[in-house]
Amino acid sequence: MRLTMYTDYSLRVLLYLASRKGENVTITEIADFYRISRNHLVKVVHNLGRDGYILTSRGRHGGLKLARPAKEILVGELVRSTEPDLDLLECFNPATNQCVISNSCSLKAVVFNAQTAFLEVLDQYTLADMAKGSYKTISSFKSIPVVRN
Amino acid sequence: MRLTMYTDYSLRVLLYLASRKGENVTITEIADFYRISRNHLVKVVHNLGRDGYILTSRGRHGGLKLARPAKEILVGELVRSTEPDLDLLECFNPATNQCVISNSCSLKAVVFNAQTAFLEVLDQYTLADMAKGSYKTISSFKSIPVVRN
DNA sequence: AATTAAGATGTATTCAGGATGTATGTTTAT
DNA sequence: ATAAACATACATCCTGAATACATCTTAATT
Repeated sequence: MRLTMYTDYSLRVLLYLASRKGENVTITEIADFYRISRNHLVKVVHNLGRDGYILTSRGRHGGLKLARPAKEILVGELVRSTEPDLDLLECFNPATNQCVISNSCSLKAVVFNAQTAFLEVLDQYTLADMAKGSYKTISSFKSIPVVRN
Repeated sequence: MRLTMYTDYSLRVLLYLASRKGENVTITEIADFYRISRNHLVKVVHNLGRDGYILTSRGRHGGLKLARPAKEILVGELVRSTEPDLDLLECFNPATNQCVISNSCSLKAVVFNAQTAFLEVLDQYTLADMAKGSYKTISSFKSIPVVRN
């Protein structure tokens, strides 16, 4: 269970842009800063542009900037749009599911609930939150409800 | 972001055993039932035995059975023990982390909180729950707290 | 004792997908 | 024109999951 480097880099690009509000920043600058592959970042940036997170401009003095205010971008939203495969179990995808008991299996719903909880925690933080503060690690979510039929 | 087939199969084996309380069941029977690779299941079963979830017996009339009551086995506990890599982000593993900002980066804590929420939801269901009932999918966990410093 | 049915274990192979690189476009300020 | 930037399409490498195969050990049956 991992997020791809793609998602990781996407978040880092947005974090970097958030910390340099409004300024045009080049891919090279970001790649140098994080010491990661520029070639990889090129694609990350391309997709961030396509998905409306950043504005890109070509040519001299071109670069990237956030397309929306950092406080309006939710971490969960970004993860949902960049992570290529959120099918935690085979049975999540009806097109490829082979499990013979998936119709009557309650595991699917349980894992799906867990995934929902995961994303909803991420939805409670904005890019602006990330860019400024640090957060405590909380060890317990006792208030998460278990819903039985 | 996926769980491995390993974890998926592990859960299915335990579910199957739970539904046949006490009986000795062979790997072949389970593989045939789910129509999955027997060879793969062999290793899954081996690890489940090593980790104390099942009792295995060799020889004629050998097979598997649950080592503990189904109602004492938490789904989250199993996922934690079978999923080989729970490092959602590169920076989760200090040994391999390369991210230059991980010291001051709050993203790590946020994603970790989300993962904790994920596992804690799974911890609220036992194998016995799975084996009998079906559960509703819940779409909102508004009560998950955001903890700020 | 021999046989057979089961799991135990180690090794090998296949394959998909993530991570990365290369090359060539296209745009725009100077 | 030229240089500096992103756009885009392929190509390649590599890890690890998924699976197969072969051989061993154990234990019940005959």
